[in-house]
Amino acid sequence: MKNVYDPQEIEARWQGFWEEHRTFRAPNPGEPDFDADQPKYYVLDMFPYPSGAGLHVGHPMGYIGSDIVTRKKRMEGFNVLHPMGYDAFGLPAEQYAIQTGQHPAKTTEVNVATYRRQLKLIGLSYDWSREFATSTPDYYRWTQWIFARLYDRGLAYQTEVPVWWCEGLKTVLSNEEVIGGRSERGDHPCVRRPLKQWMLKITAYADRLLDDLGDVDWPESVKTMQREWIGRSEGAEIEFAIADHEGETLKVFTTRPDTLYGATFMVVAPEHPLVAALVTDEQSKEVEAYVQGAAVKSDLERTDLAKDKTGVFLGAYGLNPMLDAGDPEARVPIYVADYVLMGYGTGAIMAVPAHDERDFEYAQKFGLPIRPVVRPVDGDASSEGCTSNDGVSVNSPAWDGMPTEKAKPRSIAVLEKRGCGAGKTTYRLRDWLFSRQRYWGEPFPVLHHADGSTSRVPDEALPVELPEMQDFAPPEDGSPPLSKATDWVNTTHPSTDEPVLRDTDTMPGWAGSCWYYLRFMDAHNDQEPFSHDAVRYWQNVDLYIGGTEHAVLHLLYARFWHKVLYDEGLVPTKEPFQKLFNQGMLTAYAYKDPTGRLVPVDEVEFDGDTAKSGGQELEQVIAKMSKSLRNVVNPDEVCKEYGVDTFRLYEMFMGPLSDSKPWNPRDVPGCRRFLDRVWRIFVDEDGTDPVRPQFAQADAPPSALEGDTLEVERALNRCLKRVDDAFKHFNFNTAIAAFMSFLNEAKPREAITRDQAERFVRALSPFAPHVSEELWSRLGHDESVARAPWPEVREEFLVEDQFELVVQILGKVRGRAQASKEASKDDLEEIARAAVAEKLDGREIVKTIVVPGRLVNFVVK
RNA sequence: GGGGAAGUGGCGGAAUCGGUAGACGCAUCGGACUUAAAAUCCGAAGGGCCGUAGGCCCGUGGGGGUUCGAGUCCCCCCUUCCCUACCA
Repeated sequence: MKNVYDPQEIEARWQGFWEEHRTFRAPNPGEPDFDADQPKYYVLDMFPYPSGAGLHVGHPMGYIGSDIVTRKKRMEGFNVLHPMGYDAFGLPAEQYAIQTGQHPAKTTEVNVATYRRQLKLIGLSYDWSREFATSTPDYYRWTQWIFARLYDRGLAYQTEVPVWWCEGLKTVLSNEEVIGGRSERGDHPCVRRPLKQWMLKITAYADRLLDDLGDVDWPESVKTMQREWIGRSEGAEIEFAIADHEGETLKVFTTRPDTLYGATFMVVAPEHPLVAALVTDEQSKEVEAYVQGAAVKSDLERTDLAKDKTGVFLGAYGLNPMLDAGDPEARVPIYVADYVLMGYGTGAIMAVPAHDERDFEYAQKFGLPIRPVVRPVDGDASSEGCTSNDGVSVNSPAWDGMPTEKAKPRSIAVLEKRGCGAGKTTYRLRDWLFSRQRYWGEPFPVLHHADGSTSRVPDEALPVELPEMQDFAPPEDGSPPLSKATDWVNTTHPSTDEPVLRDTDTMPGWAGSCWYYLRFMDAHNDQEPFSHDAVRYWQNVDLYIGGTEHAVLHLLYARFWHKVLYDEGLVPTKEPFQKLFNQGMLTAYAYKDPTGRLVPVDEVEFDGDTAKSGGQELEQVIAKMSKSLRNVVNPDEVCKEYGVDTFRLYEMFMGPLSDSKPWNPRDVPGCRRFLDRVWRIFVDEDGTDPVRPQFAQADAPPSALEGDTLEVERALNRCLKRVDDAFKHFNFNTAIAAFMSFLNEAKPREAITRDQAERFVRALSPFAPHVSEELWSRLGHDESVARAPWPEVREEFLVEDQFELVVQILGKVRGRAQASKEASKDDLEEIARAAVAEKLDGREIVKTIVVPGRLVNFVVK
């Protein structure tokens, strides 16, 4: 038997073993080896988009963390579902395909193979039998099927909407994919255009998406982001009549109906339908130019930091419904300005410059009157400046003297009575723009009839497969690539044989990830998306691990679909992801020369601790891994040089899973040294026995432990306790530190018994599974350590009878003494006094604080 | 502008409750082994001061406060990172 620690050999062999024995397969209800008494636990990683670059060391951080949890849960007797797949539809594959002429199905396949190889290399204990990619017809058939459910419920509709059109990508993008007027992917400029698009009515679920956040165990920061994204705000809609336009009214939304008397002008968005009707001849030229400008050129400026308010007077006047039409104060000018957005509320506002910062700015710039109608609780209304704080209403006859929280409902009641307004809740959340004019996505299972009506493809005719196309580049006119597949587009209705046209849009990249966690429960079902039995057993995801970048979009979309499926009676739970954990970002070191230039890592020379380049000393800073800095680390190389187990340990040893932290290549060997030491404790590298003789025989029962072996037992239990604790907060760095400490403490090595060694290996196995399997097997076990029981902490060995008593004078440590855990407060004080006797000499003790088991503090004069 | 997270040695980080700051690891230095080196093993080490044993002072971004005692709690400020951006 080869006795030198050889990670390459051990790791390849055990990965082969796991594959051969299907060690990590999770049986489903109905399968022969399914045990209904075993509790379930579902640990899910946010599955990757398989890019051409493969994994870098940042990606597997969360995967390793979840794998450790998974492996421990398995050892604790849970039936653990831990699958992996690929989010394989999307823009980058298609862009790459267009550039290289390769079909995206082909490049996706190649990329998936790379990801699979790398994921397997890391020894992640997925149930690979459940693996799938969202771009295969077997999967997207059911994505289309779920879309059909949304369609049937009226939650999917087509409408002409002004959408972000990206000329560079030749597609529409959702609001979320456009940042500052440029595409998130590729950074191309975008413009707004009216186009017919598929929308999903996520707004119908706004309240439930908001309220049910109370039921999930998620980081507060993510919940907050979702709440703000949904952005529920309560207020009122108020109708303003328009002077000289009989019958025409302008409806506004406000959260401060109590400030209605302070409205001194109104503003409508440039896209507001009434702009054309209200503008006077005199103003028409200027208004037209402004509206044009807002639509075309100002995409950047409108969202830009340039908060300088612009706008144009329409020439028309609104009439404040609370004032007599003849009152000159009732007549308020109406402006068109781009700080009001068509997509929110009614696209029109009443402007109350005394109590709204934005209106105040506008009023200042255009010299409009400012009329305060709220005074601070303890002061007078100031005629200058602006405050949006609550206070007490003034100059508001119908609710004068009322505090803001009372004035709001009161004003709504008054408006309702007069028939010119009503309470109203609006949301920042918009309906979800769900179509893309692209090739590489799920086709919509929808047929267009000659009379302009639509129907959906019957369920039994799914999937609607993507047609094979050679040229899938978007046509110049902006029509979808699928429109070029004329044989595919022109078809007949499966039931009626009527000639119909297929819908030529495809679904956005988010679609496939909306329900993949459900498909994993029953990944190869060809009758339904997932069986009732499977989802009844697996329920939902117990632990979902991924990065914060999905805090809003993916998690909100998936929750939305889940709730629709809940309403369909297809899932038993209201929420898909019970506990969410965000791993931190992996950064890297970068080096700055004295001029502040970042120096690529391969140009840096290390002289001990100081980094240099061309004789200049460099400053070490933390930066993202990037190609340009050449500081991207590939897991393949790390695994090759040090071994997979070392790689896994280092990824976890860097710090808490939730923290962002820098990869330091110089720290990696420390983890390898630890594994070398573990190996040598078990195995005599110069010998030929599988393990050292002391581990080859059975031990005395733990109750008979004494001497050094007893000390080892204590150290082991301290270690196991700290390892258990690490799972509470996912700070596995402390677990690994505990293993290292145990090694430092367990001396002499000969005192370690076989039983202790076995428990150590079992505890180590989720972290360093390959070397643990090898040692476990060398200890004489035929079965994988993956199913061995998790070692329990034996509390009786955590109890220490002695401790080091700290003696303080005025809160500063002035001495130490050994004391018994049993000692009374008086005893401890006595011991402490003796320990610092000469320092207390001549000083008067005013007070003594005794903390049993810890310290004594003398307060002296 | 708004929201969130964080700031501890040369570096990554540790410190359930307010109770020995710096565990564990890296880098560094010293010793053992070796012809030598590597590897390994043992040991030192926050900073400053007092010739030493030992002791004293300072020290968790800065400044105040509460407390016998603060990395931890409260107030003010600074810095970094992430998210968000006229949502009426």
